[in-house]
Amino acid sequence: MKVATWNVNSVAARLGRVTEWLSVSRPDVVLLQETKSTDDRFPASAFSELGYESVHYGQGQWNGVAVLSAIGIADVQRGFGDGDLEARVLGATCGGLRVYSCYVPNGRSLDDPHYQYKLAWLDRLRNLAAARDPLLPFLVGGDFNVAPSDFDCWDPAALVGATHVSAPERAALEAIESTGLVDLTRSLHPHEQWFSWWDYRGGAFHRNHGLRIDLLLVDESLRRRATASYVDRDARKGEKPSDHAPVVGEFREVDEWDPHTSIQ
DNA sequence: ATGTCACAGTCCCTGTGA
Repeated sequence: MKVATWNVNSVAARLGRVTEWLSVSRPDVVLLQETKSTDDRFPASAFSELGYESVHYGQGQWNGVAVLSAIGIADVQRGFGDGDLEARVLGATCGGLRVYSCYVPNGRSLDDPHYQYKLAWLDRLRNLAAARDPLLPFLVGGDFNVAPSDFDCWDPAALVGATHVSAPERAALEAIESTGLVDLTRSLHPHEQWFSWWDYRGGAFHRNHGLRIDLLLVDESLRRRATASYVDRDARKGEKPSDHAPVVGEFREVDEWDPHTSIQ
């Protein structure tokens, strides 16, 4: 089973790139962020032609998250259910896997009210993760807008005093992980400096001036089944790319004869 | 010290957010 997360920076502007990528990569489940679409305008038919059911939680100009699945969609949850003002989290059960597509607030700057909103939002996500059904394999993926460590930054010195790297943001991310989730890409590749986002400005991609801020957080059952995780850097190349690349995780199917992977 | 992109409104340029 292959699961991917991708901040597409407008699903309308990126539709050709997204359908092309789906056709070639054939993931089973895809979490999209920053669709910048309303539910009415979301191009569900283009995805269904490729064999994907989809669900979208959008608000139009900003934000917007979606789940695409070739293995079914059930039990959809739009938002935290506590009075969201912005469409940033969407949950669904796909083939026995509970997934959430997350677009964490940017924060803008450390002295901006949006930064406090970001920290509070991450705490709400922690509560959601802590309250999960322990019998369902669980994955939270998306654009976290937090680089977990300095190793996830092209130049930590250039980012001192900025968002995405501050101690409170990293602590908020660690609090989510402390519910029993692991950063899959880093877990499987402790020494690879892979980035998932590069600014459009300044030739950042060409110079590999990036950050790893797009994450797949998985529970212990999925960590045991994981066989691969990587950033599909090629998707950042070419015509009209998103400024983010997809992050992929691959998992063995549950083997009922393996006591480490069987569902109880 | 942004060599950028996308969106919507003020609508073929500008402000905003990233």
